[in-house]
Amino acid sequence: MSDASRRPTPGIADDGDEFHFCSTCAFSAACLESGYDKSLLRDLHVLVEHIGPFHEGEHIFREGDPFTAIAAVRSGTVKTYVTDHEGREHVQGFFLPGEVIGLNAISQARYPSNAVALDSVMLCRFSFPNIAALATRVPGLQQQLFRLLSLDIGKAALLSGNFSADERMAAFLATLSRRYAARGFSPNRFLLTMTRTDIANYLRLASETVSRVFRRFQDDGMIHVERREIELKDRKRLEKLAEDVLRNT
Amino acid sequence: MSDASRRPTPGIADDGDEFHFCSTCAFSAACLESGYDKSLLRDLHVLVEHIGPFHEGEHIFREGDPFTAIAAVRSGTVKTYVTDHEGREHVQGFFLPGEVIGLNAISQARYPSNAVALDSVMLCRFSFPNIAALATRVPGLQQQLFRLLSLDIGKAALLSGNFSADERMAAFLATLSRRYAARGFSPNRFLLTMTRTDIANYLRLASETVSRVFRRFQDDGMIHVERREIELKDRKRLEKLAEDVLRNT
DNA sequence: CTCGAACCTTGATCTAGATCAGCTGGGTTG
DNA sequence: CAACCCAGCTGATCTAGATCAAGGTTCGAG
Repeated sequence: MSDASRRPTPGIADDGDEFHFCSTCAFSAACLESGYDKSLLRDLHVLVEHIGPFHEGEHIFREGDPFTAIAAVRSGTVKTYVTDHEGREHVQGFFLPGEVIGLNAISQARYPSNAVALDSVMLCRFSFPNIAALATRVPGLQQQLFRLLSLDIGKAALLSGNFSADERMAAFLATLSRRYAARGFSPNRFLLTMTRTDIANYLRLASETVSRVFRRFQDDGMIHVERREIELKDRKRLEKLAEDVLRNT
Repeated sequence: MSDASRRPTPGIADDGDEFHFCSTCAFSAACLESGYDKSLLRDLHVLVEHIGPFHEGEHIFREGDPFTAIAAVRSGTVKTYVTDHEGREHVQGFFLPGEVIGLNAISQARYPSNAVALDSVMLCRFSFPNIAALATRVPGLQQQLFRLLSLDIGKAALLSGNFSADERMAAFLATLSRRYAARGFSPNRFLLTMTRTDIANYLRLASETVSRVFRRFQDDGMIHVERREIELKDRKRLEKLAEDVLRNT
């Protein structure tokens, strides 16, 4: 958190022995474990740029913007989406702390979707050309990038399956739970930072259906929802419902 | 095609000046344009292994198999799919010549799905550890791998949108057309190498719906289908129908 | 050649989930 | 404080596409 308040000057590296590197960033581990030397660290430091806060509703990038950087979420939630020419919004993903946005922009050199902050968002920004160049020297980093990219293919494939509203809602809650847990938050109680409509547009449902499934899950004693607060009261059963959707996660 | 019949001995490199490298492989361009020297070529040659033919219905890998290699399709069509525990088959993709399978296996070190040949299939197999290692020395190759991975994220996202049966069918035909065209085949006439049921499981439809949409598209004069042969008679209109689905392709 | 099996088509009916409509309650504005 | 707004909830109705049922066609095996 001390890191978060520190807005570094991009391009200027620390020279001291003690090196401040963003602890939430998905890359730090890969880099640090590579037996780093001084020069490597300087490269890294030039590479990373802490940006934000973005406030609720503020856009981080927009569809068509030239792609220059990927970013790891440090805090808050980011939603990515596109709007088709009939005005329907298609939500592609929600990104929690520790997760990386912008990976799908590499192939086109443009961001293929919009990214908007759902609450107050802090980011770690990585110039992509630079991190790619660095990756040629740090195999662990290259490996990590491949892993992240591959992971996102799998994530996208989840949604594409042919599942019922119940299965998809259960899977949505179960992954949120897992992802929060992985970051040290409670897996049983968390805040839904997105609206029902966002969830609906993500899961290809109507927002009314999201409401109804929430209600039904609650009447069944699986969850307790109140406004944006949710408690998972029977994670076992949720995971069971979701297992076909999440088979490879 | 002369390449196809040539089953190279893996691990043994040519020494002659003239170097046989698979022309359909997605990596050849990246490697060749990198101002290759002798030693690089030897590495490449060790790396690549031409395998096949796989016959219709033969599996190339199965869900859970340890991941060792990615593969570029040289000829034929590969279908990837998973089966959930209610027996429903979820088709994740069809891979035409020039396209690469196995990229989504990197993150788990296991193939997350099954891959089966839909007709007679020849492959170019690349040991992943080796190609990744080579990529640290050949930036163009690393770039190409990133691009391919990123592309697949986008592809997977297509399916996940909330679109009508017509839109998805049109998008399916339009991408097939584009992909065949990119490989020098006719964009207007090609063979559907997959069954109606495969298409249905890919597009989250019932096979009956696939039949009916084909029929309707044909009655509208947009296509002509007969068994597995299809002719696109009004690609403009198809693309128009598909544009929301394909916005970023 | 017949037989059988897989694939495909077409029609009739059903249903999960969308759409439409109205209401509620908390939060913000003036 | 009232007035309003927007997210969310719930009930009533509608519909795209699934499911069920019944042929038809192609093709390989015997």
